[in-house]
Amino acid sequence: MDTVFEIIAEPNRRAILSLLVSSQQSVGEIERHLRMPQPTVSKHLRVLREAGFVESTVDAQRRLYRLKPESLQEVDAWLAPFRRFWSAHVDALERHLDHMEQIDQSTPKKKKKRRKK
Amino acid sequence: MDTVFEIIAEPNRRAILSLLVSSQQSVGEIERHLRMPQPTVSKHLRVLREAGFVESTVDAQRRLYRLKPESLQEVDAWLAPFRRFWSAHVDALERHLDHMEQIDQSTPKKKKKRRKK
DNA sequence: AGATTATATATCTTGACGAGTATATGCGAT
DNA sequence: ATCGCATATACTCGTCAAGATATATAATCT
Repeated sequence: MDTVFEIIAEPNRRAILSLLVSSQQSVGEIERHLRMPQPTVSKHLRVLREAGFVESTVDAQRRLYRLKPESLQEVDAWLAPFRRFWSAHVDALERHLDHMEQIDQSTPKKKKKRRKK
Repeated sequence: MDTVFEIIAEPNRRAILSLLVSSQQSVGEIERHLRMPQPTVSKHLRVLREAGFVESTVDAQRRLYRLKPESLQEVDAWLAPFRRFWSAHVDALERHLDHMEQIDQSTPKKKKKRRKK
């Protein structure tokens, strides 16, 4: 788990990050909003914190977590060359965007069926 | 492996994608450029192809692989809210850097007060 | 002090994924 | 048809990460 890409590969962590965009939240608030068990939240928060995605401050017994932009900017930077690439393919792109209006990470989308033995 | 984020979590796959930004490549060319065994290349290409990141055309015994922009655009779209966040918080971010409380175990940059046992 | 709330961590299990190796398939040339 | 090249797939194995459960730490309140 040593790259930012591995960090955001986990759906629960992406959900936490998305939740924190609006405002900082305590662990309990995250737990209730995302309906995941508290140890799960804490574990993911630890990963996010150690990877620099979030930071926390102490408020009595609570910990308030908030976003830190740097790490996600790393992802953004990696995307840059591809943005140049696909701006040359705008037409194909727009067709695709019409096709996937309501895709977000909370709705598990079915891709190819891979057969496991 | 059903989200684009899981696909690009793998370093070799990101390398393949980055290589394909410049131009399309055959499997053998990818194999030589990135110095990875051929089954590895083929396996990752399969994942990328099924996830819609690349497409291939047949050229005699070769397969030429090229980028398809749509899937990476999905990542780009997910980042959008965060871009708004960090452009809105540039100065607030600097304040936080001075404020740096008790964030441990990530990057020790300055002195921090420690109240652990 | 004990009780309650809030969060962190430890341990275990399970499943998935990537590496490596071997083998199969496909195509062109001789 | 056979050889050789290019690519795909099958299989085994090790590793690692996520979930669940239990417990620990810390702060607040009575």
